[in-house]
Amino acid sequence: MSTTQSPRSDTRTRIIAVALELFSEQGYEKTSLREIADRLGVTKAALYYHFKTKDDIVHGIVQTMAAPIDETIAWGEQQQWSPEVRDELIRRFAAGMAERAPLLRFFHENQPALRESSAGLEFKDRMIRMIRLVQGPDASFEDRLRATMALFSINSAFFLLKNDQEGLAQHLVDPGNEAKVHSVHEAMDAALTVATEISGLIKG
Amino acid sequence: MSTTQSPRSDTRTRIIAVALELFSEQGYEKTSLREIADRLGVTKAALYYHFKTKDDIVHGIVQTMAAPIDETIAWGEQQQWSPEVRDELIRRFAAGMAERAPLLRFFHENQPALRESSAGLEFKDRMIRMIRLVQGPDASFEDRLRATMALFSINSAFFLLKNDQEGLAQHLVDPGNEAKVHSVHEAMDAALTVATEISGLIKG
DNA sequence: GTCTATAGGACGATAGAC
DNA sequence: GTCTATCGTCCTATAGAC
Repeated sequence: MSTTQSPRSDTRTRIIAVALELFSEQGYEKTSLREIADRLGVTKAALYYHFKTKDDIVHGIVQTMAAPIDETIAWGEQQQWSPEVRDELIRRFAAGMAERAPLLRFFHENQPALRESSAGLEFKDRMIRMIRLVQGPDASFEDRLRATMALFSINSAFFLLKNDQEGLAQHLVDPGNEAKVHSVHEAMDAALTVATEISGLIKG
Repeated sequence: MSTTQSPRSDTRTRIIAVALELFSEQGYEKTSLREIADRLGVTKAALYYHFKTKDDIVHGIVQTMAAPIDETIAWGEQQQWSPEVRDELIRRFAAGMAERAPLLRFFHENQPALRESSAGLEFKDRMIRMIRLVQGPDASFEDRLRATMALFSINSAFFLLKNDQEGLAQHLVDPGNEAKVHSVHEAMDAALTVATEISGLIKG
């Protein structure tokens, strides 16, 4: 961030932040524009000044949040594939995602709402390109699946973390002595370990 | 199936089938009761004779579809954990899921809608128990993540299959020579291979 | 750039006849 | 067991004043 980004407006930025939070928590459909507006202390009509439709807010979220993934993809598409490049792709993806867990969660949990939206399709394209970069050329179906799981494990680590933090499913019998993790940093370290292991199975 | 199950009624069964299909395709929120009723050639009010609420339909779906998972969990909870038991759990889970891909897809894509519903919580409990059985006792956070990814890979294989069948993302440049797969059987074989590999990383 | 006011429609759910 | 009819609520989105 060497240049000062000029946010199109402060309110616009705040709308995106609040919308992402609420969409992630409760889902796209269950979050009404009234709720977003109330949280910001404005009215619904004000939202419509900044965004043409509800779906357009999603588009704004993707545009502002997905930039690091694009950079990783652009980098990867210039490399000759090798196991080292593959591991570096995973490392960069994980690093970019660490601060962007809400975006991942939002996409993970709102697939139906996003399937028809252009923003959703764009994001899906990004993920498919990332998977292709990781799997390498002439990949078998198994290798495609391994690449998918390697990237997904980044994502899943944050869900496990979140469950641990919320103390979810504490009512279940036999929790055993399983290790919980309590910081984003710990979760990301573990995620990177497992993701690299799984991607190491490619072309095995 | 040695005994003849008496379906509570044929219409009830048909409602569940259609609802599962539509919920999986378009999501829970975007599927209206009118749409389900129309597809069946009945009215909304008829649905309310069989199910108290829209959410109750989800409950019906889970009850009828999740039985094989319960059997696997019950079996697993009686075993002393070992790598062999772990692999057998994955094998049984995959076998049960092969015909039940729509259910997995439904849960994968409707997390927000299901978070507060009792049916959704019940299903989540099932998955947590499966993960705990696979990860074994005294699991590290990494092992928990590995177990999660092993089970998820079954699920993801069906998504890849579905994308291949739909010819999705064909517009993306550089499809390469990646291998596509065209039958559920092939996808399940691959899924089992990868899931076993990943679970083999546990306690590595 | 934000407001009030409201159009206009879809939805889940219920009442009561048959 | 299925119907018609409707209630009450909530929604996205727009028009127009300030």
